[in-house]
Amino acid sequence: MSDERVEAAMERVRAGGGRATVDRRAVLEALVRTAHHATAEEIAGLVQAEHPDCNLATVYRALELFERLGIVSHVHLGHGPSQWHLAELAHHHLVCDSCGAVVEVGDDVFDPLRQRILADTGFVLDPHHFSLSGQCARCAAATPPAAGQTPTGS
Amino acid sequence: MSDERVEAAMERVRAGGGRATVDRRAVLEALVRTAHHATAEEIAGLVQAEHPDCNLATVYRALELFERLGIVSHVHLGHGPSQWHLAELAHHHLVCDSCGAVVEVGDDVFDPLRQRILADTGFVLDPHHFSLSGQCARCAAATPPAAGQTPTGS
DNA sequence: GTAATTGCAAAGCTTTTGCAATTTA
DNA sequence: TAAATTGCAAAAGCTTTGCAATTAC
Repeated sequence: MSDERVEAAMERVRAGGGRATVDRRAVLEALVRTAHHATAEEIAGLVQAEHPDCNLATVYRALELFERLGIVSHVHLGHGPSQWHLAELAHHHLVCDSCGAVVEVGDDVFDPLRQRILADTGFVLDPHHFSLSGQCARCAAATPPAAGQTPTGS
Repeated sequence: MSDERVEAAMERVRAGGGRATVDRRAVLEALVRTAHHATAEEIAGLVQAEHPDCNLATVYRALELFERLGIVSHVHLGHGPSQWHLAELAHHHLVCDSCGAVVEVGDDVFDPLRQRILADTGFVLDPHHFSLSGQCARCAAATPPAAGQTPTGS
């Protein structure tokens, strides 16, 4: 069940003066097992399967700590709760305004935009924190050229 | 104080079976005067300067209606409340993770990304709904190459 | 032993909603 | 007048926080 990444992370927690607790380890293990993004509530559910009395507040506190240490990150995919994932698993999300579908794209797709924005404004883009909106191929095909759909994920 | 855009919008409200009320007109006028984005609470403040008993819930309901009609839109700039603006004033926001500064960029900056994503995935990008994160020129210069700042707007 | 962490319950903040009273067309 | 809109107050959804009890080191 354990993982060298979990051990390394706990080591970083200790190095920062924190303690390697059962709950913290379990939160990280849940994220490793998931291998994708999950909400705090989903993570709590996974953790509670093995540690029934781990509290949701504890999960939030653990995630906040791990984020400070650069071990996990959160993203906003739409209007719901934040999604959490291991920092090393960062990627970009395209969320369809019409059906809510999530398309994942690699980091390199952003290179031209990154360079253009850096040149124009000096801003160093690292746009993992929010998703990009639009319409997925399916919905774009279904919707005539005009605007005025019934957004789902907006 | 009034504006032809406001009249046109009220006409669209009526055309949709809705009523052109004092409050709705005032919400739109506030947005026209602001000429930028504002939170629902800020808009309510502006409206209440002239109509002291216009309720915040009414502002939310008016904004929701206008958004359905394509007259206004909202954006998420960070973790705070949504920002509302006239749809015609859409632009993109780069929000600095370190200091919270907001840099605005035009739509055309996205063209290469848009084309690339369309070609790769068929997804039609219209990324106005969320801001892009990163570091502004100032903070990027201040921060050595490494990671691990003290995020403000994340 | 002592400082860090946790559980619980309560509160915070933004947004939505039910319903009776009011207003628009 | 009839249907739409509003104010108010309450609730919903996500996240944070205070504090006493517990746990890691």
